[in-house]
Amino acid sequence: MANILDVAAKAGVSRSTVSRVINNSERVDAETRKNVLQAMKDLNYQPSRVAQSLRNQKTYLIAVLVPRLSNPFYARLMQGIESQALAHGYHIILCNTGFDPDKEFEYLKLLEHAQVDGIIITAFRSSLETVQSFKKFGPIVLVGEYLDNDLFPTVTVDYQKAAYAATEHLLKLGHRQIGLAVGSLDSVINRDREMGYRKALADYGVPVSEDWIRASAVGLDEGRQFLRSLLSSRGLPTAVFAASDELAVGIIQEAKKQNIAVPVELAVVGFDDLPIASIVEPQLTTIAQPIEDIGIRSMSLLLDCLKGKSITERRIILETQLTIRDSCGSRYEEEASLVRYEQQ
Amino acid sequence: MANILDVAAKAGVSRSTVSRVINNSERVDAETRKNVLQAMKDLNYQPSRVAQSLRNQKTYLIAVLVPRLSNPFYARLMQGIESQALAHGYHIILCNTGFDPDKEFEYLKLLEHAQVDGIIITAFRSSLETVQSFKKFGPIVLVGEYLDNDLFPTVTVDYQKAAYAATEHLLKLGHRQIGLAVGSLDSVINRDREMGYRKALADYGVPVSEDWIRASAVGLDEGRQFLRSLLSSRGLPTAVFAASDELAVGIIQEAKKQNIAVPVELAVVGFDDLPIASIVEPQLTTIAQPIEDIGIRSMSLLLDCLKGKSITERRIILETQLTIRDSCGSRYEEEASLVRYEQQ
DNA sequence: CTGAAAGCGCTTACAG
DNA sequence: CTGAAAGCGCTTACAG
Repeated sequence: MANILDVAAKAGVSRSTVSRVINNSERVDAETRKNVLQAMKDLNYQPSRVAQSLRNQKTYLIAVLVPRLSNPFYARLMQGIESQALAHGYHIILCNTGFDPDKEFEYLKLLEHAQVDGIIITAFRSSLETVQSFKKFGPIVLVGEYLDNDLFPTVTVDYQKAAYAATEHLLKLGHRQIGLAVGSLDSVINRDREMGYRKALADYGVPVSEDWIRASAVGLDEGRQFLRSLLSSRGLPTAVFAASDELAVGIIQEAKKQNIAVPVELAVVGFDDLPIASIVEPQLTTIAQPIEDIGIRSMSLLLDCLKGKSITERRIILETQLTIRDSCGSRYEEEASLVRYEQQ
Repeated sequence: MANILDVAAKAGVSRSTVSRVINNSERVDAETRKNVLQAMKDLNYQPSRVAQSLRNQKTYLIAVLVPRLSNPFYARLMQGIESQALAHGYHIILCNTGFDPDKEFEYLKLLEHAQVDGIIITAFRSSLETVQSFKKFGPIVLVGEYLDNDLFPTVTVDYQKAAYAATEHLLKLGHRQIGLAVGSLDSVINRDREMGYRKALADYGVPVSEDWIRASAVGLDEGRQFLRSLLSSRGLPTAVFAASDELAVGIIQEAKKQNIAVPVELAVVGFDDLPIASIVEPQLTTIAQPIEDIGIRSMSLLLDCLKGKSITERRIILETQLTIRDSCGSRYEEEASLVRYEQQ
């Protein structure tokens, strides 16, 4: 492979000049530049990224930590992140953590030892202190998992508001017994969903029943377990808000198995609007997140940090949308129950 | 960040010696080694990967080309690949090509310009010549998309055999009118599936009806289109073999919309055994591929190439499994129809 | 067993 | 506008 000296020789200049045209910086004579460019083309020369990395102390690499790529939410997020990185000459190192703090730590060390220029964290189980201790080594952007006091630039949605909307949807349909299946309350994004849920109930004057609230992981299996667990304790509410589509689908699957009719006996609202939401039967009413856009924006934010731009907006909040399908009853029933509610 | 000279100073030796203990090579005095190790620990020293890369002409980076990460098949494949890479000190650069030959070319150039040590390609639309022209820059492993004459080390499954098994399953259930929804026939893995399908029909003395065969992309939408297309031409067969679960689910969704009962009026077999296969209703009978294992094996194969091991097995073929669920009728019906068939 | 020196392929102040 | 030189942080023949 040709190197900078080969190009210099071919163009009859010094490596300094070649370097200048590579970085199209400073004043280089137009004629000289043309010659160098030609030589580069002739030799199919491309500057060595590795050498540039060593010299510039930049790798043009970004580590992206995801808990589980097989979760379609993270896969799509990655797509957004990757497309934006590519558009700006960066590449993505895939870091699948499996929610394992040790792995997270390993990957964070990529930043410490300058193997990447920055990190995007889409979920973490490590302590906040651990993550913070890496801030000094380079920019870290958080997705979803924002922290209360703007410690990191963050792209997220308003989980509380979204959860409120989901719960309110059920309330407006006349439901007064509403369960909550939510992810680990170690994480703000889940505590926020819980708050939105509680706030909606409070606003509608409906008492919260702690027996119908469960925090767990957010996969299909946990959805099934959720339903079984309710069944074996105080019995079922008439509706449930699940904090992920996978959770919601698990609940629906288990309901079918137990011969509980959805939505008639049990209404279900999900969260994310993944493809499975429109595959499951009945199709899932859910909160749509702008997943790819979240990815794109988080990468943009990181790029800004890398460029040393002053970040005016440290927390970017994107809009969600309640997407109504069939898992909470038909539009007609909704109106009917609204009437019932207003007549009370 | 501490560098090798800092460690050398602290341990009272030269950088050469430090380097030797880093690479735990050659004879270093036990006492000296201990001191150096201690100094490294004290300074939280870790050798610079970038500097090592430049010096060793190795990046410890692997590019993995996937067409579309949001397809759960590729997401899970990636997980397998990533876990194996991590276990061997390599990192993965995510290359989402969107089936775009230009992007594929861009990513292949990572190898040419030594930004990665090797490449795993899980699907490509570029010409074979294009891909081949990059072989001289470093090892390339193919997943699934094997080529006839062992041009690249490959990990795959026997698509023909699997398609034969799927089709035979339908034949044994008594079906004699069987459609085929398959991916682009530009790719061997799809031509193989088609061959398996034809072979099964031939072996059972059933004539092939070209009207019931369609090649397209393999997403949900194409599944829906497939059914509509059949409906608007010669009418429906009694069964269809779809070359991906997404295709199969699309077919089932469209069938529901058109009030065609699955499996009674139309039996469907899928391919991959993704999570959606057990979410759709009726649950999908499908061919299970050992996805994560394919990922792991392909990375191992690449690692072997990198180590200069002579590859004895250039094409690794993993087993698939027909997984029977509800989209082709019950076990009982299967036996009944078997009897019918044998009595003919 | 250990060290001095060269070199991997760049960039950039410094001089001219 | 252009070049010589130093240096990014390593590894490895070569000497001793």
